Amino acid sequence: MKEVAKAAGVSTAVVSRLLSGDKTLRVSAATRERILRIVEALDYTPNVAAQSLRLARSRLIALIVHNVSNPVYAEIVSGAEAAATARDSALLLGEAASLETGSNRLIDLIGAGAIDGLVLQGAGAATDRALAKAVRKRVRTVMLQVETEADSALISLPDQEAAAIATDHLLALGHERTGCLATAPGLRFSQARVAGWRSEMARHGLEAPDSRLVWAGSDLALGRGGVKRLIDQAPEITGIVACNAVAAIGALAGLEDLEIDVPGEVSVIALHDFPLADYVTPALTTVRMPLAEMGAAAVNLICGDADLAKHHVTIDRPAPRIILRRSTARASG
Amino acid sequence: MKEVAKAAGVSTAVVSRLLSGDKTLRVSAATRERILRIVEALDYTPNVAAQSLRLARSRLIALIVHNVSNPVYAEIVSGAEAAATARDSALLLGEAASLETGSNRLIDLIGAGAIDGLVLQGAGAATDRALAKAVRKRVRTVMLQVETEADSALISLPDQEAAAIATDHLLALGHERTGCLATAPGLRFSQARVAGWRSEMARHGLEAPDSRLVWAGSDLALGRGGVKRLIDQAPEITGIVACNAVAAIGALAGLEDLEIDVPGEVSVIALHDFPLADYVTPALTTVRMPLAEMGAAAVNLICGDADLAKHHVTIDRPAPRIILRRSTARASG
DNA sequence: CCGATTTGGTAAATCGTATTACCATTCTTT
DNA sequence: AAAGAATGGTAATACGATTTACCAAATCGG
Repeated sequence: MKEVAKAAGVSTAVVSRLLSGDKTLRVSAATRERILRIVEALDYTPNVAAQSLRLARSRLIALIVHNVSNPVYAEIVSGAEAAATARDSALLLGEAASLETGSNRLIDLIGAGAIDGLVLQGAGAATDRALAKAVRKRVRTVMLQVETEADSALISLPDQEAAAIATDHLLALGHERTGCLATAPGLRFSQARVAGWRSEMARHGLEAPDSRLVWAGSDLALGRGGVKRLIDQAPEITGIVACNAVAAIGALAGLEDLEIDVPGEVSVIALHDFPLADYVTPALTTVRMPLAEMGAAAVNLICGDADLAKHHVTIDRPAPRIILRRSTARASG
Repeated sequence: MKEVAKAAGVSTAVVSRLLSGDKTLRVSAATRERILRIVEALDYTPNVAAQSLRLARSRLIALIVHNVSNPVYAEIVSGAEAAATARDSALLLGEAASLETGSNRLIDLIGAGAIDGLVLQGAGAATDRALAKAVRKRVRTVMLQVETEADSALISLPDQEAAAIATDHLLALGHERTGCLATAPGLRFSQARVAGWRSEMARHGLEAPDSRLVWAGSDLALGRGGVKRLIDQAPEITGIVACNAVAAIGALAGLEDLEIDVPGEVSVIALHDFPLADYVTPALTTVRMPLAEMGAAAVNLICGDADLAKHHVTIDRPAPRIILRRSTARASG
């Protein structure tokens, strides 16, 4: 910047104020043009580190997800990235597995307060570490789907509603004995989905006993194993609400292992949707939830100036809706 | 840091040199302990922006991928993230779609030389923009799979070898008339895979005419459409080498649309592997390539001090290997 | 006891930008 | 023509580290 100022015969203050669009700066059209031409000619770009130092702001947002290879989380990442870009910020990505132990740069950046905001998906050691650091430096933090004691915001999805919609779909097809393949126990969203299933069953005067509920998780293997336990516990069921679509695909495989036909003998409907759900066999009927929008909302919340403490929003636009495919069918009985 | 220095009764120079592990610093054990205790007590963390400014180094690496939701690219991201973390750097993630137009922070960071390195996957407007900025500021750049005129490194996969392995597998099963469902034309890796198919056919004295080749792409829809063109052009084929596993899954759907049984009438083997490939029907036989390792290698190359200009490496460990599933079977004829 | 060496530090100059608080002129106005 | 306002800027400081060059006091060898 010094060089630009010298070449233009002005002080660096003018250059800085001009480039940062200072409204109070009065400058003749001639010098303005001259400076801009020289900036162009010298190919000057402001030093980002100096700016961050001076402004105490980095326009960097960190997102820690459990696992990018899970299409559900990938969609969150995608939404967050798009929003960050739209907000003129860049996105730092971390995966839980690599951040759990040892010293590493991303956790350090959080601990140094060097980022403008932090978005945490999922619960675990990595998330806890990040959160602890963030709290100390008062980094604006948004939790996705799982709450915490810290003064961070919480963004959730209409979990209960979506589970109810899924359950209702099975009921409408005539399945009266439904089971629930839940995600990991103890998490808010997990409970909410189970509650959606239970309450919708209750609303129709049907029972939803614990024997028809299995806690599994959000990946293929857990879904595959979980569905076997579910069938074992409750062989009478003809419909399954799977609380996570990736697990549901595992469940389809598990049912095939058991030689149970889907949707002939058992219908399966899952929460969340992603492109490949249309390409498994049978194509998975799902209830789509606004995952990308959730990622985007988190970033927007950070970039906005709302007080994040105990701030809780639910992303209900677009509303959860059924993507009808082949894994659900009318009950045969 | 000033506060720490004052509290310890020393100058900031000692604190800085102590914390950064300066070997030439001579301090008494007493002051060393005292300073460290005070750092702890005051919960001091060095200001990252100031360090970056002074050291002209940010320990930030940017990775731009076409699309995180594609499991093939997700695995690259995952590998890169792990390597960055291991190298004590953080990973900035960008998706092509959001970076193509308009001003945005990530491209600006590159243009300001504010990152230590840049990894580009795929070709397109976003990649071109990033590359142009990187060249001007001499940012260490690594291209994945597609080369460029710039002085950046290129990392590739054993594409030709993998395609040959896939082809060989079909030949071993007795398929003499094979087709190739290629990815986008004009890209190095795309050509290499086709070359692998062609040369392996030739090596067995079989023909591989252009009619049995279709250029598609790397997503579900392009695979689905592409396979239909392929069958249309060459209805005689009984085996398909799909150059991308995501496209291959689209192709399975396309074949089902055509009511062609896999593997009964046509066998399909694809390049690249990911968990869901085991869960489609029929489960997709693939040739696994070291995608995560490629992402990691890119980061390691950046963090190392090799001269990147015209540096070309192929990731051949672990070697491509067949993951045998159900989409390939012995030829019936 | 004197000069040399070691010990244990320090002072000060960057790094590149943003911003506050001030001017000199020149132009109006009466 | 003198006072007041507008024009077009400038000087200086702070942001928070790193690093080079230097130095006083203590120790040591002879």
